[in-house]
Amino acid sequence: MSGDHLHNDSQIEADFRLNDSHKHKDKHKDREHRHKEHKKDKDKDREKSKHSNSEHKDSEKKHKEKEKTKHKDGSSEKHKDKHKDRDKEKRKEEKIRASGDAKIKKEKENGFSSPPRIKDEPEDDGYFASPKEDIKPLKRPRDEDDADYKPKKIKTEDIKKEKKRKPEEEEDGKLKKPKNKDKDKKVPEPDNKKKKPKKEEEQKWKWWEEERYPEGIKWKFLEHKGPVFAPPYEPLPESVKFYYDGKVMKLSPKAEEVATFFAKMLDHEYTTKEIFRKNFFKDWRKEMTNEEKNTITSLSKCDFTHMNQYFKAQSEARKQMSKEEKLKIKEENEKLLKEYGFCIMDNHRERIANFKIEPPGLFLGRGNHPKTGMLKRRIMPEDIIINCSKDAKVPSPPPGHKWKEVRHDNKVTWLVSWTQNIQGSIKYIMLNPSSRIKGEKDWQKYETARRLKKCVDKIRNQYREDWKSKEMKVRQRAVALYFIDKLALRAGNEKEEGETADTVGCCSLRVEHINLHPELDGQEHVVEFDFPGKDSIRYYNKVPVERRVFKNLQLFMENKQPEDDLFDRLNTGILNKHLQDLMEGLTAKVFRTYNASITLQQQLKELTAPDENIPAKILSYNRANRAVAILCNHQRAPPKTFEKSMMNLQSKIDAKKDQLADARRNLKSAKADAKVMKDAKTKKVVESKKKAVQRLEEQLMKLEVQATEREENKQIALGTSKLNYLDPRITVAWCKKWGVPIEKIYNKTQREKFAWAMDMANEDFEF
DNA sequence: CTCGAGACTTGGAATAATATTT
DNA sequence: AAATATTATTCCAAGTCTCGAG
Repeated sequence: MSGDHLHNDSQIEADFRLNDSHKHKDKHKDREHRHKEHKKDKDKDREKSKHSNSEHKDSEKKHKEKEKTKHKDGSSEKHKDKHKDRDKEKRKEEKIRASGDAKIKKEKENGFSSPPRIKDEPEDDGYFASPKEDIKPLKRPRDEDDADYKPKKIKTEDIKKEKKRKPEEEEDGKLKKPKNKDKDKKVPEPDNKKKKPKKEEEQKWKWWEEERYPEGIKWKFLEHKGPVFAPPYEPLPESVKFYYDGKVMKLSPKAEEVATFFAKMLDHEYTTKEIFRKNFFKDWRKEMTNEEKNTITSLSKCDFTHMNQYFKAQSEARKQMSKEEKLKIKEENEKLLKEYGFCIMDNHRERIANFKIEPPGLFLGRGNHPKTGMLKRRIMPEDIIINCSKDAKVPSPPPGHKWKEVRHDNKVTWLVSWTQNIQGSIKYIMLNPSSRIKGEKDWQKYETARRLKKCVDKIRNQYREDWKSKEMKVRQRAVALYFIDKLALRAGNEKEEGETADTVGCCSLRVEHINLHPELDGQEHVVEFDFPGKDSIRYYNKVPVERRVFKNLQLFMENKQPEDDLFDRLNTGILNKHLQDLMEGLTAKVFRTYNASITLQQQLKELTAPDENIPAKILSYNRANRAVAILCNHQRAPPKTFEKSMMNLQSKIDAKKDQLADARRNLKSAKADAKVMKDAKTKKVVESKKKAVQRLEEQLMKLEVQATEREENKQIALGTSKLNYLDPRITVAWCKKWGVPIEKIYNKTQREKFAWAMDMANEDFEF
């Protein structure tokens, strides 16, 4: 396959990514409910009228009905259910709508439509070595000889002295120089800094300049205070009543506690859902006394409204608290944080992400989850596994209790774990993203993505070849990989049926999730995707694909039922194994990271106008960010107050415009005066009027930018990509290059998380 | 292989804190 | 100073991927 070909292709991709997919979301509003019908009734036109937002609910119901009937004829019981489920996803899908075409056009004008070129960089100048990844054993552990150091000391000074990783050393992992770099002993200093490492120093710790541990070892010393448990249940005051079948009923403490979970959410949509109610009621009954069980037999006869009002009043009261009271609470929280919110890991005091144990409550599964509404029981010390180093002080369990287990496993990063009762999954307490242990991993993730950049062309050629393979498995693998690469789809592990909502990713796509259009809207070989992805967020997209892909899809779909797997010979294990062979450390999700980051870099290059001012630059950045969010399908529900706040902003803009007009008039008359008078004083007046006009212009422009931005962001969530997919060094480099203060892009938390990137990237960093 | 347990990343919503307006 | 709007932080569900046993 020629390079040419490749290039063309990537143009197509780009178009699609940056415009089309977005467009879809909008169009999709008109169509979203239709797709299921397609199958029934394929050419049932597409000119169906638009649903306005408010109509949505209704149409949703209708569709649910249709769905049911549709499945009566044909699919199995099991699937009928599934489909129903999927239909309910529409709640989520409603998110995807509106926000008109204006947005798109704008983006186009701004160059969104131009293709992200897949450049074949000779080499990325890698400023820094990738963290471990490519070279496990070569790197020397932090110090073999300090294995026995006394843990408690907190190193400060000497840490800083450690030599930087040198650039040369970086690029090529394999050749990396052997161990022995640290002459400076890492042996802890005497006790000096023991208990309280100086804040500033601690914050400045540059772990990225230190050696990493060998593969597998996560730390040598770990000490912490254990978790903070949820406060015990406080029974309701006597005055708060629960009614059953119209009559007051006093609940036993246990039953009452569970009842309050439900009562608190009365306004929430959850409590109207069938499964939620069913699951809740079943679990609630388990907590009841026998008498209660006998009496309370129907949830619909339960009246929680009084309880609900009580809680509302409580939260109202909390808001109304005096300053002192609020301050007191704040101080208490800080104290708790100080005591439990940090651990000591290898000489450094590090922030813990979630030191509080999840309180009991109702399980709020997303999409339509078969277990939603079930009771998440209270976690007790006896459920808790503590992990710390052997030589650390083991945290003490609350009086009268003991831990389930204390272990000393330095192959893992967690401090505390317990098993959650809903799906039996394990929950963990781990460190904050600003910690070394998370940061290193994050850095490594981006380095893997950068390595992919170097061989992505090869891989693309490879999968193109594989489309022609004689082996079905290979073809499926190649087509799936094409989707993952081109559309940034998730891998799509298989899930246990009945345990979770029915959602899919690439490998788990079913025939019913795509529609093939030999020709659509003037384009050839269009694949229409429509499926519930992670968190039951709808993925809807129409993509022109290469002919061979199209033919392959037709082949894969032959003789299959809608509910059959599209890639029946493939799963994520097979795919990832193959990827591993193509490049060490390569897995499906690396493509998402890679495509996200490379898109940001390209978009920034295209959208940033050198002579624009800072707000305009920031707008460009956000647009680039948004392109990525669209690619990754990161959507959000439009904020509840969206319309209102938009109007407010508009009126501000109008007001500003008036002001500006006034100022301009003033300026004009001042100028006129100056012409006549010609004295210094009037000239001065002119100057000051000019300034005023300028200032107002700037303010106006700022507001307008804000408005544009908000509109464009209506249902797009930027956070996830910013936090998890975009190599922060790209952003840092961009900020440095254009003199945009990093604070404009990253807030405090983000700056902490990306401290490594801020320190190491300069303006010519290339992803 | 396949399967399940385990560990860790990714995800949007809820909630709290802060800024801005009235 | 209260009310409201906006932003930051917390929360915890839901993914990905690895590993070890059969």
